[in-house]
Amino acid sequence: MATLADVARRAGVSPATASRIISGSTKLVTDELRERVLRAVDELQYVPNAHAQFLARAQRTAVGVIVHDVSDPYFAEITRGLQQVATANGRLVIICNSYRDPSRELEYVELLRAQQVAAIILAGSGYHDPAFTKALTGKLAAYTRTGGRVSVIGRHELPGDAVMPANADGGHLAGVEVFGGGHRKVGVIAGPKVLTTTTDRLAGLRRAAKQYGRTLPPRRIVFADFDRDSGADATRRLLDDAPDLTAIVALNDSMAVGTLSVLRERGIAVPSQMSVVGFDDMPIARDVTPALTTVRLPLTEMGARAMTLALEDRARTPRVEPAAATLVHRESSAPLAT
Amino acid sequence: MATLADVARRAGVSPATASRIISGSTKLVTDELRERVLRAVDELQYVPNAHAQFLARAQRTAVGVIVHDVSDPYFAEITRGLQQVATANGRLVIICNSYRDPSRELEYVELLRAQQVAAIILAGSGYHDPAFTKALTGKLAAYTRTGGRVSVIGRHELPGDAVMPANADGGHLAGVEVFGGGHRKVGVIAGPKVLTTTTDRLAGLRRAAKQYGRTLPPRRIVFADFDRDSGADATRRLLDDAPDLTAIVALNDSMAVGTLSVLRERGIAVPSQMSVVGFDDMPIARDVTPALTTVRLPLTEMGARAMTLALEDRARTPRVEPAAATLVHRESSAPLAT
DNA sequence: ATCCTCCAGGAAAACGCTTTCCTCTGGTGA
DNA sequence: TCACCAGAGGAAAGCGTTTTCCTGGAGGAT
Repeated sequence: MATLADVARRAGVSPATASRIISGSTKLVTDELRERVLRAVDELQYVPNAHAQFLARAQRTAVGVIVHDVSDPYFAEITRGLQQVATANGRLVIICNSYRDPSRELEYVELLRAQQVAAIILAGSGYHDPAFTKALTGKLAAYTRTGGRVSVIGRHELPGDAVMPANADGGHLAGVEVFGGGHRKVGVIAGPKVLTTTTDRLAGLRRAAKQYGRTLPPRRIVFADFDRDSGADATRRLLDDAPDLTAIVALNDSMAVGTLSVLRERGIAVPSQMSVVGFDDMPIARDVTPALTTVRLPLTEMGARAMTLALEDRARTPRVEPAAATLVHRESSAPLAT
Repeated sequence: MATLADVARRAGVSPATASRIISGSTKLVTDELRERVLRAVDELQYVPNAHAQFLARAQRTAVGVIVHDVSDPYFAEITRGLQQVATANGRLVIICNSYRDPSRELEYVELLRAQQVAAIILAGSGYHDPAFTKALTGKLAAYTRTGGRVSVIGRHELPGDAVMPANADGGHLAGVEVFGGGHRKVGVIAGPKVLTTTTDRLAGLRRAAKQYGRTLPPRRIVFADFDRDSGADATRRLLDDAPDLTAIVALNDSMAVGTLSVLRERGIAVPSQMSVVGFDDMPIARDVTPALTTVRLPLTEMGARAMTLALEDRARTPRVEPAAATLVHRESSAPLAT
């Protein structure tokens, strides 16, 4: 690998001059030397060592992002928003997938600190796990203390600037759609119990039930892993235990898709025999049949706002920006036929 | 930010000793010093500067991957395979999205070289663009010359080790499905003309047509961007120009989904009035209605094999590993009713 | 002709770590 | 008692850049 010294030698100049020409310093250099150096760069196919550059400059320009899984459309959308703002500000983004493993999340905070990123953004659900939360908060505090910026998306357990999706309100909207439509026996396909996203959405759903004089008994709630196949399994269990349901709310769209596939396989018509409501409004929602009624979150915008918060100067007090949920009515849900 | 020197000072040892304890050298150190250093690390919340470590060690452990867009399921699957093998070998993976912009691809090769990665993997379609191909080949050659490893997925324009999806064979399989089913008027939703993936798949399709004594006239081929919405637009144009079609082959599943949505919107029944065949077998394929008949590529495995090639020692001659295509028959296609 | 100013270019320190090589101590064997 | 050896710990030399500070020469002003 050619180094700056090689280039300088070949061009017959000092490394200092070569560096100035290559990385565009403000210092003036004669055209003749400039040309000699650029020729040497070209001939040697020289590319500066990024790590050495990093060490020598005192900059701190990259931004780290920790998500559960980028290939999940939910996070893909958020990431798109994050990237847009980052790129507009000339920042490089390092993306880390925790695959919903808290310990891996802890490791990635260390890794990003080691990479000297200017900011760390955590996206995705929080965990009901005081020990872990404490450990994570500690690591983030240490980072913040040395000038690092932190912002989070949808994780109210953590301190710092935050963008908060209205998960409870969204749950309420889904609840209004089914209970308001006259459904009494409503099943729920929930996400993992330890995630705050699950409990928040569930809370909103419960509020709607109460408002319509209904309840959400435990036997009509099954917990799955927020993905299609576990959603399908959960749906089978739910239908076996409570065959008299007339509506199912899945707490994300992936699981709702699994629900639809099970209903199709059992010959249960949607929405005439069973209403189905999802959550997130992922792109697939409009392509399944029947198209999915779902609660929409402005994912891309949430990502953009979280990045903006992270790049702005630190405010005196942590800022919290809400992100509203809206119901997108499609064909998978209908009022209860009387 | 605390440095190694800070830790050493606080523990009352030399930086050398601190380094040995922290990064687990083989050299022996007394328990007492070890404990003092670890305590200091904890108190200062010290994390080693990764760039400095990189510079000091002569290692070369990270691997770079350039894809069109990770949030596209096609690349998400490939990336999963790449990651599996990389993680199993203790390698960090840096992922770069070119968003199908050749110049960005060039930039990323430089970036990855600057990051001193041990290998660069390019995944996705090649371009019919001699000038660009030459530039890219040149950059990769410079990298290879300094000990870098390169492997590609589905890019026969580039030299080096490669995993080659059977795009032409896959196109042929799709063709056999429709022409072999008796269809005569077959429309094609193709990808961008400049991509070799498009031309390869199209070539296979043509071969099948010829084999069954049919042709694929230009007016029955429309070009789109390999995404759902452009696929839908293309389908509308195709149907308007050639209303007598009985089958449509889309050269990837995203576009096939767009095709299905247009057919639904126009009240054309699938497969009784129109057969639809996709390509790639993305997860959505089984969740649309009717479930999509499609050509399957072993994406995850392709990723895993490309990473394996990249991590193995360089062979004397470039190795090319084929990846076979198979037809997955579902409900969106049927023989022509006579 | 002399002095000063200005500026292009180079020497060298610094960034934060790893690792080689060296020193010094304490223990062992004759 | 002396010589030797082993092993723990430290000094210092890098790794490849950037950047500060300095040098020397050209040109202008007096």
